[in-house]
Amino acid sequence: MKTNSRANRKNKDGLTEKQFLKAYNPGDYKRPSVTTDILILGMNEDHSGLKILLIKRGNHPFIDCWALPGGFIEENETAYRAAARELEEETGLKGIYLDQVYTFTKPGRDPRTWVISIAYLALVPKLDEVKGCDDAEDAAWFDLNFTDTSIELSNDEKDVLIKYSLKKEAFSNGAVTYENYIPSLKSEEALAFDHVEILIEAMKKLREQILYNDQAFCLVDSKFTLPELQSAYEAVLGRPLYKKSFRDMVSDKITETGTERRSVIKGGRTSKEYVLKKGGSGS
Amino acid sequence: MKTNSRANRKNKDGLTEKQFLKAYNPGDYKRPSVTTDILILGMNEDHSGLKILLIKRGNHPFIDCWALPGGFIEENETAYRAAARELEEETGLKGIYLDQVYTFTKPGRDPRTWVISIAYLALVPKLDEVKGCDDAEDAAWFDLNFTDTSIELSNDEKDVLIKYSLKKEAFSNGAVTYENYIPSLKSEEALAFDHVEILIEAMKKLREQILYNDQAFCLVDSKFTLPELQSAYEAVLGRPLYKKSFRDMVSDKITETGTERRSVIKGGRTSKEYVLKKGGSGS
DNA sequence: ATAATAGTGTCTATCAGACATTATCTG
DNA sequence: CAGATAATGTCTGATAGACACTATTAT
Repeated sequence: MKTNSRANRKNKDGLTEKQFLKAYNPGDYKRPSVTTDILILGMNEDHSGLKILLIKRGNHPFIDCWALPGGFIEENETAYRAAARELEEETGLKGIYLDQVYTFTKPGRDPRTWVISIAYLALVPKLDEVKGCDDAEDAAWFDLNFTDTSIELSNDEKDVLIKYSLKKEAFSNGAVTYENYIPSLKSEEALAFDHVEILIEAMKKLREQILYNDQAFCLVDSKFTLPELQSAYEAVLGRPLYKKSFRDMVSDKITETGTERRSVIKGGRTSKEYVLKKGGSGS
Repeated sequence: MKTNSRANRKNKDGLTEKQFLKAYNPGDYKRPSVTTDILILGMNEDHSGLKILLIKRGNHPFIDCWALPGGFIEENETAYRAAARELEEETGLKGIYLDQVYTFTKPGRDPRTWVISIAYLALVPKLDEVKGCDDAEDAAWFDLNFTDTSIELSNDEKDVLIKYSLKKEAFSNGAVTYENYIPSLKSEEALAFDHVEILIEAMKKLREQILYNDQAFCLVDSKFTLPELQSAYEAVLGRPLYKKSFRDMVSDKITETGTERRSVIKGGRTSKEYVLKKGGSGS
């Protein structure tokens, strides 16, 4: 129906759209709280693996448990904005890769009340110091080890180890069957709420996408060496890549800066430095 | 922290978790309504393209506009359940492919009140008659034409044409740049709310996944011929596939039933019939 | 027979996997 | 020099794109 003719169109109660909206009563539908939870990932200091930012909860429920940072969505912002705001509060960083992963709605996932959570994934190029936030007692980067059979989150300084074993389970959706990871806790400490499941979904999605969507570039500095970039791919995928194939794959996405520098502390040849080619990463 | 020791752990107000939860007050945070919107796609009668199920709105806002079916999520169900329930109400079908696509949160996307929507994609193997639902004045299958430059939704019987032109726009997220489709309305009639954007996101995601996740099998009957399956791939991708390459690609996922039958009405050789190989579609 | 559709054969370009070799740096 | 790391060369096998050809059916 034409947009302009809709202005005078009356519904079965004889109301125009304007009148309807003025009289609209949100009604008694129960509404959930909606939060964002953010996976903030970065490479560790020596480019050997991933780190994830966790906060320690200072109140019930899951008091003293480590959890993904997150917060409520406010009425006049998008979920993306809410996630970006939380990300900046936690790390001070703006303009970072931030992407919606999945929305978690299982009843009872928060013992307080009905809460659904929109999960986001953020990728940061370096690990800055983190300051504990309002509701958090503490905040820290954890080493993340995600394999086909287990997830380990550890922080040696704080002597914390959180470990889940993973079992693959076939799962059928119409004619299609997927493999899902089913976690079971293997350590004294655990992640709060359903945050393991969020972590699993986010890692699965990132692994599926990284070879095509170039998110690895978000895990290194804007000027990077190929050994650095390769370890970003390898850390996400959890498997080694052949150097030559890797370099062939990225060769048309990068430009040399002209300078050379050291990728590692120990000996060996220096690496050429590159930047991402302008407009070269679009799929 | 150990799970059992947490039972006695008191927060800064001196409350255990049990006491805290009992006294918990959801507070004055404003909460959004949460709905699911579902893209229900199927192949048209002669396997030449996709159809999408739309309902005609019987009340404000967007009265008389065509819209995606959907409904509110209730407190003790997952969003998936809510979507499956709506799908069954609308089509009578159960056990259909149904997958979460994206969650839409833009303020003002519903003029009534704060509403966020979790979008789902459903793929049905055949088009049954649809019965208009409670809040809907009408329901019908529309031909869907989604190209790089436009979206057309049409129903000849009802003489409805909804058309948007698409412009590709680069969009930068951290170090990564994507291409997004920006729709602009080109017809008298329009889709309700932000449902064009939902349609665009769902089609983008389906196109990215179909070659790896085998969703095309959900668009054909459990017994299918290769011409039928190929047209399902082609309808989704919006481009022709080479017959031989296509057949090589799917050859290890299917088993012959032994029978042969006609894929089309008009002349030509009969096609062999296949079924999806058991456990053969897992990625 | 002819047109239309189903199904197969084969060549090429590309690319990931795999491994070897050369180049450069530190000590 | 040795040991370590960076960078490149080359072979193989799998696969998508491209096109040609054979097989079967309706009219």
